[in-house]
Amino acid sequence: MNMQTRRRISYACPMRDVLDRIGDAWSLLVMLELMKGPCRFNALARVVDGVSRRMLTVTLRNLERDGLVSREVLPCSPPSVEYALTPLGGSLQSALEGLRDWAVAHQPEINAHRRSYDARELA
Amino acid sequence: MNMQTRRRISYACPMRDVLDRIGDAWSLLVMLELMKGPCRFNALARVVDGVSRRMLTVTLRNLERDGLVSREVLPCSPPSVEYALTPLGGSLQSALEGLRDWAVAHQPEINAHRRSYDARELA
DNA sequence: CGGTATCCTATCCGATACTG
DNA sequence: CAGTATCGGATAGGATACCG
Repeated sequence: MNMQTRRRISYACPMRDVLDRIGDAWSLLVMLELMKGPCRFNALARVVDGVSRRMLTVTLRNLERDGLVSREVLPCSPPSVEYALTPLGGSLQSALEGLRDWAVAHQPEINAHRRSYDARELA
Repeated sequence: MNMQTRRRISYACPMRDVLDRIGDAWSLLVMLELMKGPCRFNALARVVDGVSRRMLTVTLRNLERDGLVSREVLPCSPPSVEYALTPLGGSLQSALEGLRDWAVAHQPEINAHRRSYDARELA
C-alpha cells in the first residue's frame, strides 16, 4: 500500500494506525525485549535477532515518537543511552504477550499446514 | 529485511514467523473481519477498507496456506466462494481482539504524543 | 558507545487488462 | 462473481562509511 492510499483510509480505520505502528518488522520484537527491562542501544542490537543498526534506530525513533518507548542519555563517557517502555508502552504488554504465546504454541501446526499446502500446489 | 536475512534468522526466532504471517498490511484486518463470520470474496473487498483485489487474493492465499482460513467454492452460478476462519484461525481471536481493543483505546493518546514529538522536532 | 548519511537494490503493491 | 497476469513506480531496508 502506498502512502496516498494509506492516508486516504487512515481516518476511516483505527486498526490501520496500530498496524502502521507495531505491524512493521521490528517494533514488536523490540518492545517484547524492552518488556524484560530497560536496555541500551547495542545490547538491543545484539539481542533482537537480525536487526541492522539502521533499522533499530528507525524503529526506536518511531516508538519514541508514539510515546511507547522513552530514551534517556546517561551523562557518562563513553556515552550510554537507555531505552525503556513508557507506561503507555507497558499497557501493550498483555496484548503482545498473548500474540507471542500464540505464535510459540502454534508454530509447529502452521508449518505443517504450509508444507502440506506447498506439496498440493506443486503436484 | 531481505529474504536471505529472513531465512537465516527464522529458525532462531519464533516471533519472526508470526510477524511474517500476520504482520503484513492486511492479514490482521482480514482475520478480524472473518471473526464476525464467513464471508465471500467481494464482500471482504468492500468491508476491508482500502484493500485492492490483488492484495486480498494474496492475503487470503497466504492465510489459507498457513491453515488459518478455509476456502470453499459453492457449486452455483455465478460462482460463489466463501472464506471462513479455521479452528486454528479462531485460536488467534482473543489475541487479535486484545490488540484491536488496545489500538482503539489508545489511539488518541498516541496521536497526541506524535503531534507533540513532531512539534519538538520541527522547533 | 550510539548513532547518521548515502547509496542502491529487492520487494511491495496499485493499476490495468483479461478470464472462466 | 472471483479471480489471474503483467507492468512499473514507490518504498523498505541492507551495506558501507563516517562522526561526536
